[in-house]
Amino acid sequence: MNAGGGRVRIYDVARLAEVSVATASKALNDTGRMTEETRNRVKAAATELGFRPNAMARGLIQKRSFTIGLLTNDTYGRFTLPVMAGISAALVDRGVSVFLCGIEDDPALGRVHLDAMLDKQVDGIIASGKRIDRRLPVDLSDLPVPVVYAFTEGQEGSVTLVSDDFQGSTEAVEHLLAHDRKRVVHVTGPETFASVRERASAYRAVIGGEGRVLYGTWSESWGHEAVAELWGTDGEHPDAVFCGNDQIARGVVDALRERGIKVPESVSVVGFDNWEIVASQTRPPLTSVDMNLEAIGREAGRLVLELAEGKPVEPGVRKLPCRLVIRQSSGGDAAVTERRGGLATAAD
Amino acid sequence: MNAGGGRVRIYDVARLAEVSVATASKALNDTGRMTEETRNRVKAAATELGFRPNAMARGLIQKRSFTIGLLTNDTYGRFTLPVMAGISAALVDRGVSVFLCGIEDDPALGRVHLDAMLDKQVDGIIASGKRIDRRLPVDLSDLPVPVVYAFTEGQEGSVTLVSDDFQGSTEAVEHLLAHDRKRVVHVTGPETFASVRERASAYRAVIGGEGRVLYGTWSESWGHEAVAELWGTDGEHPDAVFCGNDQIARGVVDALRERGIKVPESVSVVGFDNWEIVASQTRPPLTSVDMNLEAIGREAGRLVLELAEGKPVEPGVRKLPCRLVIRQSSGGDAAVTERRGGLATAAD
DNA sequence: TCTGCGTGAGAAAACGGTTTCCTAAGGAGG
DNA sequence: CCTCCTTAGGAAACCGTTTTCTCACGCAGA
Repeated sequence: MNAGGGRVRIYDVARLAEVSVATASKALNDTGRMTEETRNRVKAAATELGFRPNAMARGLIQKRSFTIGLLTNDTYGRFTLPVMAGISAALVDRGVSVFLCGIEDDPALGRVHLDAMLDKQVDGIIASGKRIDRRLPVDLSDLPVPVVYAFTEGQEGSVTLVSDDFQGSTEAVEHLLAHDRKRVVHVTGPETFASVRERASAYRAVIGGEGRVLYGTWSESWGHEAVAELWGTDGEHPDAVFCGNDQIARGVVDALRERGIKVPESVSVVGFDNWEIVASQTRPPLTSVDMNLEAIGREAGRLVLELAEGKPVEPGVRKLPCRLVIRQSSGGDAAVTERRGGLATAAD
Repeated sequence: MNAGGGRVRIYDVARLAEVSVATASKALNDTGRMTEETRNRVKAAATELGFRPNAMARGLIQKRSFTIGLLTNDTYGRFTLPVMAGISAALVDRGVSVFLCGIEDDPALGRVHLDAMLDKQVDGIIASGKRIDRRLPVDLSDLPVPVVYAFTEGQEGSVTLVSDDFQGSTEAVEHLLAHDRKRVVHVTGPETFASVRERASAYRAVIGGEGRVLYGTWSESWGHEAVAELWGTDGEHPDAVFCGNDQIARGVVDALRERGIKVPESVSVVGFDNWEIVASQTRPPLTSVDMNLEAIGREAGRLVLELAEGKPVEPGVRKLPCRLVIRQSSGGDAAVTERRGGLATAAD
């Protein structure tokens, strides 16, 4: 199949099929005019030789590299990786590969990476980050290639994809209410985060003004503290906690267990992010809101390619729905009976 | 600086500097012969126009793309991301960008990604994975470009980079002994993993045959179970636990706390992987062995580039040293060694 | 028979650089 | 004054495709 020696060029294919290079090119790309017979003969020759066109030569003239860049400041990759997976999945069968560039929060580094990618004639750029209401430390306006923002804030009039945290939070709280929880509180991150405000406002909207929101940090220890604050006083205690992320939720669950309060029997807990590694290792495993980051990635990939191909794309913010993943911490319908003493989690 | 309109070509630079394209090229690449004055004039013109050479055109003739591919089956990215960061760091100032390709364990997907990259004339490929003793599901022998294996097993006679788990484990156990621990046990993952066997053998070597090794899964719950097993009987209990990874360590620490056993006062615990998110959120924060994955990545990047440039590289397995990160769970001199990590920002 | 037209296929010009010659000018030596 | 050599700089080939343009041919209509 594959010719052993030097790379096979279209010239070799043409010679084997006894046509000109021009005809060979047209045959392989299903363009131009020729007999079906000729076309097939060329294609057969190409397969026989294992011909694969040199993307640089092709790109040089077509002004396309079949390459896009993903720029992110989420070094840890917690959000970027699922996005990346989605992008990749959406583009790989179109022959597009993805450059991943982790620029901490360093404008100079960002510039270097950006320039390197532009030199390579990327067809488009997707900007992503670890926080929806922050910009990357590098100016992406006025680029000669299209830009799509995924899970991070873009310029005015840009194409931006984010998760619908309001809808996700609504589903989470409604899920709690549907399980007869009457006193749901919300323990979340710093109010400076837009997502915190949005999640809290959804919570309030569903609860109907009666709620209680505790702002803190995104850490497990804040979950512990919040429990201490909520259960430290006499009187009526919450019967459900909707948490701003899974780490807080884990802290809450652990703190409750330490107080001898059963989850989910006495208190239901729901997290946010559906960060597998936290959600599934918590005891009991966390019900959590999944932001469908992979779907955001897929959509971003699709859109940036449309733009690259000159198709019109309506600018603006697109919100993609979240999905509530029900595990045991909410007392949901998923395997309610706590018979699995030490749940066997998938090994690495 | 940057000309607004169409891309600046070397032709434009040549015209502005009043030289030929050939001279311009030579001036900018510091090759060829010409007056210093001419060279500087060309360079000035290039800067003035904001000229950046088209990497495809250049690559076409030089047969280099200044691009390398990272192929991995570690979808979650726990190991791949640090490696990626290292590669990127080592290569970015040489103008090289990195394609990241996550191929689950799907040979077909691997092939597709690999072909896409080869079409793009990558200068080299780095293979990585989530497990050191497993191969990627795609054949990388006989490729027209050099391959370096980082944190995954390569063909016979390949260039491979791994962490020195033996040394890392040795340091960990010695650290425990140095803190007057007399009864150190080792709770680790499945014996089928090469890294498990290596870590265990280092443990045994340091302890001197007296040890006890408990194999299980890589999960927190296994940490709990192991504690139940170790402390379930009467008699002498361990005063230190060296764990095969941070998740197990976290399980152990949590289980000990639930039994009212103080860490690190009564029992010291050391983990492995130094997975920030687990190690630093554990109470108390985990002392853990860091595999220096970023260094592995840097070295892999450096080596694959050397190979791409035709320089000779000795094949074989290179082991890079691990580094013990001391936090509080081992009763070490905490705070001192703790490097300022991205922990605080690991939030949303 | 002559004109016109559709059709298959090839020649050659791109694309934007790099690299290999080649040339013209100037200086040194005889 | 003539030859030879050195040197700065340019013309053109080249990388491997795609794309445009041209051409020859055969057939239909007049």
